[in-house]
Amino acid sequence: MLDDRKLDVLRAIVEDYVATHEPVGSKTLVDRHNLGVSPATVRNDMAALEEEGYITQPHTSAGRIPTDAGYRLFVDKLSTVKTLSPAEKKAITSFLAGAVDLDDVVRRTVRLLAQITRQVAIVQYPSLNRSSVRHIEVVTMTPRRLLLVLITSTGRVEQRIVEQTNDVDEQLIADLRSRLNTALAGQRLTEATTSLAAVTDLFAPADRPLVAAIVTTLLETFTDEVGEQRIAVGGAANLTRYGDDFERNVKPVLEALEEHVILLKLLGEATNPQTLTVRIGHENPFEELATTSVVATGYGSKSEALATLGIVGPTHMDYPSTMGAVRAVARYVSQILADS
Amino acid sequence: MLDDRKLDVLRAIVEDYVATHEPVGSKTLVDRHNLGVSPATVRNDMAALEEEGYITQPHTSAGRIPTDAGYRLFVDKLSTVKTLSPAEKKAITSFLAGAVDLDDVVRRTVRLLAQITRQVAIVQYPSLNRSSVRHIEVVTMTPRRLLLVLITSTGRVEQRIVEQTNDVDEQLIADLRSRLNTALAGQRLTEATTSLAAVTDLFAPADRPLVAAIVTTLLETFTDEVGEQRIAVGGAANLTRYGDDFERNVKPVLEALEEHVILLKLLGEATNPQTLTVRIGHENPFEELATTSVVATGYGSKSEALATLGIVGPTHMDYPSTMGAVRAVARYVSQILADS
DNA sequence: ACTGGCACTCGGTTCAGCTGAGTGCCAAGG
DNA sequence: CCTTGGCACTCAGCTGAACCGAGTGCCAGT
Repeated sequence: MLDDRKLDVLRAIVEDYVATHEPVGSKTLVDRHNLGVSPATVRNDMAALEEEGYITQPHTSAGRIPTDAGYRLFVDKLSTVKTLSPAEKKAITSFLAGAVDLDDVVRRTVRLLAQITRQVAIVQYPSLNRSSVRHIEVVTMTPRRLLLVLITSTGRVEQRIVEQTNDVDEQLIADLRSRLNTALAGQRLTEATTSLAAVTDLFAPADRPLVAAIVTTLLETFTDEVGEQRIAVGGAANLTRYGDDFERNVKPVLEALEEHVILLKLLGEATNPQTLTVRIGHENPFEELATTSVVATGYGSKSEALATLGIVGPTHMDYPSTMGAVRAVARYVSQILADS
Repeated sequence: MLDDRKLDVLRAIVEDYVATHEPVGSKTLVDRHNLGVSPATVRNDMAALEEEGYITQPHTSAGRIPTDAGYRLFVDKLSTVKTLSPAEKKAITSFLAGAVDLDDVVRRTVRLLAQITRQVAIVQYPSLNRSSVRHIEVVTMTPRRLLLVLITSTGRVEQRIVEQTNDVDEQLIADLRSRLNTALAGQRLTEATTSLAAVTDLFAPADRPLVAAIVTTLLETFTDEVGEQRIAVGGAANLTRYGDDFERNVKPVLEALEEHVILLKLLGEATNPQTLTVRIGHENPFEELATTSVVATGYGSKSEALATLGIVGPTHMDYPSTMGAVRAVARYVSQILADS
């Protein structure tokens, strides 16, 4: 049904439309890309492509624009992910290498991604449930107030306050600290919950209330956070660089950016950094975001993703470049995280 | 020059314009507010007000809109900060009370402020330079990698990695940990830098390289962060609820929200929670933000502000309500922080 | 199978004319 | 002296007609 030339035409339409954001007609198409055929022929091909649902006319006397299905075909079959220039790669690594802690890595990544793709960037913090306990610290702030600090293998640091009604014994705390670390260090947070339960039993009954309070708080920290995923967003100003219909649809996007739960759904399941997920227009689960696409991928180790990062932009974005940038950033972040 | 009635007229104009976002004319004004005089009289007053620069006409045959000076006068003399309803107050405290750590307090505050004011909310993290050292923890992650954790009196936790070329001695670390805490606990970060320098001398020359590395990193943490202030932003979607000229000027605002340095300048110096800073239109230091106003105030203890929070919105915002909300949120956050 | 030609469609633009909200000014009245 | 009703004037925005031109579909010819 669709011979090679028709696909060439589709590719040309997508590329043109992405560049100009204006419906493209048969004449301009042959002018701009050298297709070696006449406008009339292109028109016939266009009619066929429209028949198949890959392109559409906004109104009778206008050119064609790609449909979501058109973009889909383009992404799947008609384009190759663009690789970054060595200069860009170098810029990425050196920018990321300057990060001073995990928070900083994430902040820099968001910024970087937004800048390179000129879209809205979203980076999920490395999830706790895939990471393991590196260290647990119990600090007495005042005689009745303790601070728990949990440091994970990904460098994430969680803190919790525990209040007590009686003064706590410093020796007991030291004891607890060492036992907690012995019992939990190196364990996955998901597994650690079971080991944690056993710790209470090691202590004298008189000390158990305090120990139990701490254990409970730790338990909450381990599990609670799994649901309440943290996310960083950046580059919202990029939504305004289209003199476009899209610009009028900025509201739902901005609203989505405020709702981290929605963003998590948009990003979807983390995949390994080799695999790029692209959701085009209404392929994403939200009605209001029918004119936006998402390009996402996992990051973390080569084999297993810790979390997801990606960008959100108009359906008429430059997929090859954007996909290249997302993939590259994901790889370099993975690398940085592996090193530290 | 400006008798009471003229001021009443100005007040009416501001209130009307804020409500409708349309230039207000003499007739509609007497209809809507019962001023007890005829449109003709109001016209004379308007002419006077325009003469004085408080209002202006977008074009000859249109009504008047307030100038920045008009809003200024309104805020300073013609309005009283609106207090929140008991229900709202209760909602604020209960929402903030659910916070689990400092990060969470800040996140919740931003969200809250954005929701109540329906504007873009900005909250600066409690600044390090006004807070003091509560605890310093040195953790060995691997034999050659140390993690420094600094806990401040405001509950903020900073982490830094220190790499060593040789394996470090666990005993030395313990020693260092206790000395650091003895020397620094309770001190302001700004003062702590001097005490910190003295710590190195307590150690044997052989140990000094390691100690110096840690001290240097701590020093950086103390001072570096003073410049690189952290900020949380929320409610950007509220920028889109004006069917307005303002909506077309969203770009510079979104851009400003990305640049934390700019936001810090916008918020300005922290004041105590009693004092509200209002910057109207071009009163703020950025040319591109001439159609936006900022309402900000400090928060922290009663007497001394730790940091600033506030909102950014169109010059034609509802100042009395907004100011009330900002002040209330600042007070309750201060309270929560004081308790924890 | 491709191409040139041709009639047709229709969104966007331009222009004139109209409308009406709003103004400034003036003269009359309290 | 302040207020008010009246009146002429201004001008942004709307409306409708005319026009333009990019783009289409179809058909006959090569």
